[in-house]
Amino acid sequence: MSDSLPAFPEPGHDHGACAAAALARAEARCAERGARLTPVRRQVLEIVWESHAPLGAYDILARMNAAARRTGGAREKAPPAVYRALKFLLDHGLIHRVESRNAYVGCGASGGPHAAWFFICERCNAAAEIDDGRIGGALRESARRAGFAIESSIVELRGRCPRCRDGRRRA
Amino acid sequence: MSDSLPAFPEPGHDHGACAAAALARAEARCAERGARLTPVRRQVLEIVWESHAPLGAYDILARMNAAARRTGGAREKAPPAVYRALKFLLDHGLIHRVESRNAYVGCGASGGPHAAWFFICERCNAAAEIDDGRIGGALRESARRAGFAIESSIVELRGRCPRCRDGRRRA
DNA sequence: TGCGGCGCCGATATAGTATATCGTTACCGG
DNA sequence: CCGGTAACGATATACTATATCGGCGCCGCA
Repeated sequence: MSDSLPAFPEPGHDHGACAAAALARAEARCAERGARLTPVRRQVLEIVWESHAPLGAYDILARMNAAARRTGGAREKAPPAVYRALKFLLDHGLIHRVESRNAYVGCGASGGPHAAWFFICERCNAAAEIDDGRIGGALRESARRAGFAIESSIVELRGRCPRCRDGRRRA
Repeated sequence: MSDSLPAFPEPGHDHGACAAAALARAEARCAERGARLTPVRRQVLEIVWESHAPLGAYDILARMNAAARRTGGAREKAPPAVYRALKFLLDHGLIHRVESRNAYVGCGASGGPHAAWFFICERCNAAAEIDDGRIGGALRESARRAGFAIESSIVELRGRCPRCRDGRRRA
């Protein structure tokens, strides 16, 4: 699972390829599961993958509708269309919800649904999944000692990503 | 700091005393800091401490207004009054915000503002602060390896507290 | 071929969370 | 008494999320 979770994108990051790979993973997973990646769902996923920064539901909606206006053909969408698509993508582990921002970001892993732990940069807004077994170990051990049965876990660490630390304060 | 973070309340928990102690800590801390625990702020803090379950801003507002109607005298409050009081209490480390619920809960610690890590029971809704240095260590180590500079951290573990695990499913 | 069921979608309305803004009041130090 | 600051009241609005209803198309099956 650590193949596709390289913390923050490197300087030479080819985001087009990154997003295309994510779409391909999504298609494969939907095929496996007999789930339908309909045009609306696919478009929401593409918009989420336009960057590594979590996007709010209404930002996604605005981009869908901007695209619809540009192409002329399609009618504008209403909020429930976006929320339905987000629920589908969440249920199938294709995106994660960032609780501290009420926002959504693409899932970089190729496995099934999994815990969503993030570093979130306060300057460039990028979110990177954390792939570190020790955190899970520490959480489980802490829960064991407290007698608590974990069903799901949220870990969101905010601060500065490697590139934004270097670029001095408030570049 | 572990004196007042006993995970979940014990069966014999005297919540009146628990809440009274929290109010006393709040008064002491405000006195130290030259901050004013005005009637609105104090009332919001009391409502938050009515239980160990995080409460939404509009729940707090409804309870304030219900109390105002009962006593007849006071006029009803508007949302900003509650949000201002919550901001004051957050700034002084007297409450925490539970991001995954858009809700607020009393801070059980006597020290200053600190990281807010929680166990949250899905059945009884109680939230308990986690006091475990190893989690902090694991988070710091993970950030160090990723080159990420943590400014604040959110950890929210959802599941079943010790009492709700025993009581069988859906008691 | 016709009928049902189901999943997906469009559309309207509404609920829930949070903040902007502005005017007023209370209090304290000078 | 004056002037500044902090707290507060009130209205409006932005942002996030869900409820509900109805229609449409696809697929399996009699």
